[in-house]
Amino acid sequence: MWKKLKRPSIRDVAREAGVSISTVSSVVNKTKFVKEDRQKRVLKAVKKLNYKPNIIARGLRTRSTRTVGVIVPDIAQPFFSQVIRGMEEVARKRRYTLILSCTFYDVAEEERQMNVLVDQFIDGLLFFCGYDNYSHIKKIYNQNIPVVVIDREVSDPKIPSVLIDNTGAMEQAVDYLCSYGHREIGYVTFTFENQATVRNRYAGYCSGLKKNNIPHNPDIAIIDDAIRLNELRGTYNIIKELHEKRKMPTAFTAIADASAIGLIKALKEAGYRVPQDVSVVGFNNEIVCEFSDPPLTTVKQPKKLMGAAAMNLLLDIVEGKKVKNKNIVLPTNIIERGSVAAPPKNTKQLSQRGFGNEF
Amino acid sequence: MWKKLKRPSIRDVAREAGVSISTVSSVVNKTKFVKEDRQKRVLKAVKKLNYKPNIIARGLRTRSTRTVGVIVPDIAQPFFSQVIRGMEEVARKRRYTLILSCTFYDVAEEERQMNVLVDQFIDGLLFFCGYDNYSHIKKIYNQNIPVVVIDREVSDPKIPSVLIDNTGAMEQAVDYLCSYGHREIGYVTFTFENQATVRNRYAGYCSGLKKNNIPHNPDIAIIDDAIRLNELRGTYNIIKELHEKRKMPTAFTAIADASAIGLIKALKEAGYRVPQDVSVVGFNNEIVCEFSDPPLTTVKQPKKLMGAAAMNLLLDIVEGKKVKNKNIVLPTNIIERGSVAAPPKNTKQLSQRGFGNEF
DNA sequence: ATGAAAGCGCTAACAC
DNA sequence: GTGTTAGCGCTTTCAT
Repeated sequence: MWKKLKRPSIRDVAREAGVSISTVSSVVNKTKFVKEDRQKRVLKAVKKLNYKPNIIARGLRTRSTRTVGVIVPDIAQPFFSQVIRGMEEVARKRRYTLILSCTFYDVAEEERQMNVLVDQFIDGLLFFCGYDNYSHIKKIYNQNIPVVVIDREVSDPKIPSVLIDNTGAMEQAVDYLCSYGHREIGYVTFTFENQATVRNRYAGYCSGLKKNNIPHNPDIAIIDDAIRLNELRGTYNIIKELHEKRKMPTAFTAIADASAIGLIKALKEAGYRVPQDVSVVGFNNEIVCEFSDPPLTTVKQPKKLMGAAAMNLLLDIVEGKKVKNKNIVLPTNIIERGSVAAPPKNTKQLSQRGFGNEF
Repeated sequence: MWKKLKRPSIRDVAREAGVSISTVSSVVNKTKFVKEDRQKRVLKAVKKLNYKPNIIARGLRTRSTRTVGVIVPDIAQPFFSQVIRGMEEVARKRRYTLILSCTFYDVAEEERQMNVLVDQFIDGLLFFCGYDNYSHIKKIYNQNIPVVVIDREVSDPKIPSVLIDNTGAMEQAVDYLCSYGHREIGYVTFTFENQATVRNRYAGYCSGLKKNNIPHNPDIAIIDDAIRLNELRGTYNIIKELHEKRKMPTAFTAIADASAIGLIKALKEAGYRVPQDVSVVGFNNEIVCEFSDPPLTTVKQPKKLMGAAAMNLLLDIVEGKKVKNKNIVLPTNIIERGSVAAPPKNTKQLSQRGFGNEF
């Protein structure tokens, strides 16, 4: 086992400065008034010995580590990492350290990680849940450990949360498409038994249609896990079927940007032009939107802001501040790029466009 | 200030089991042999009280927190988050916790963060450096704190590192293009006064040419920060100039995938077809490669493996294991997608293709 | 094999 | 104002 070099302790500083350790503590933590000259002596000793208080020891006394845990399904997904960036900035500003744990969408792992963090370190916990299972969160909430849930609607409003109005946001997307004159609007999503976010976006699609007096057409509301897996082949088959049935809508909304881009690819392969023949809008405003061809018009979630808001909320709770609103809902908006246009004049003609290229 | 509920301590367990605290400690840590029956009593008490040893207190004694710090320029960049994922898995397997710090490419911040981590918590440090400045790393290396540097070539081979052979990898890319018959191979990169990685890739481009007996042509080796900023406009202007000078090569290699995709966009806007008129190969194999049109052929870095290797190396050092090789170089390979083809037959004709579309 | 006790470095209550 | 001292919960001698 490797050994750390011994670092100067508060005792060493006290000896060097010729004062007591509590005086040193008072100076270092600015917690009591200490006379000018002794203060200076302490500071000089601190500098000379390069003294840094040992956080571990301090934590043992104060029962606070100034550390918060973040549990996230997958750090490598741009959406999450952007949100985390927002958290990071706030944490630093407020002088907290951040511990990250990935669960890779495994609920058991979620609970295990949570316990590791809670049992040992953290002052508070920030939680991205993979799925709609909150029993473990309730458990630690009841243990009186500060928790904030992000991007998921928890049934219990006692549990602090930060999210967007997924339903409203998707409604927004449908509205946007309608404003271009679209009346045949499809939707692609993966299945959603246990993810409220995904479910609510679908609900938003439906209510958006209703709001615009468009009947819901199940043929073009596609719920398929080929979308989740971002399987081009699968997406292509879906498009092909729609084409053959002559059911191709003039526009699509999608559960996420990656799905939308997969859809565009399939559409292009099938001989449709985007947006001239079919418009597409994504969801999330991830970086890939810029790289797609055409660039993807999408619904933006304020990712950094979400992270920042969640962290501020959590730290306010940790520090015992009064919080007025513990269930924050953040606004979304449409980012216009190049994947939406008015529907083509002659829809008949559209549906006869060739299925030219092989996939 | 919010207060944690008091958790059972080793004393509570000892009392409950009717043994001494050192017996409890021995049982919990399996560090000494304890008689069957007393062992059972302890275990029962542990379960009954739901006792978890307090890591902070333990750390105070043992001077080890089983925590390692990771310093990274930007967690939201896919390259980094993928590598981190590899680290994460190994850390978990070896029962360490991971603390992440972002520096946003700020060298001062790099040093500050490092100090925060070192002074207070960690058993070891994993370092992605933004730039070629290693003075701070040497400093903590000399303090005998385990450090591993990732993805950067440190001049001092004493400092453990994990990286790829950037020079060789870019040479590989040039070779690959040559195997298709290309002889006019351009390169796009941003400037590289202080990033060895970037510099070495350029060196690889040059040596790749030399190896294939192709003279270096400065007109098509483009070093411009429009590339770094991923400014489409700037990239487009570069392409335009090349076009007007009739100097368009038949292929390009790029410092990174994003740059390559920007290049493709500019090329397409300028009326060139990729890969029929111009081939492009990227670097990194990021997810965007799949989303670009055409999908981007690129040089793959083994990202997860890098993370895993670095973490294993670090923990071996932390735990005082013998390590045979403290400077690990990982292999790269070409991922073939759709952005490379043989050069067009008639280069003259190519250079006369119209500059049709406005940007 | 077990337990008593020292002490890791710090904060905070209390005495001066 | 300043110093003394009692722990925080744990590991680790050192007796027994």
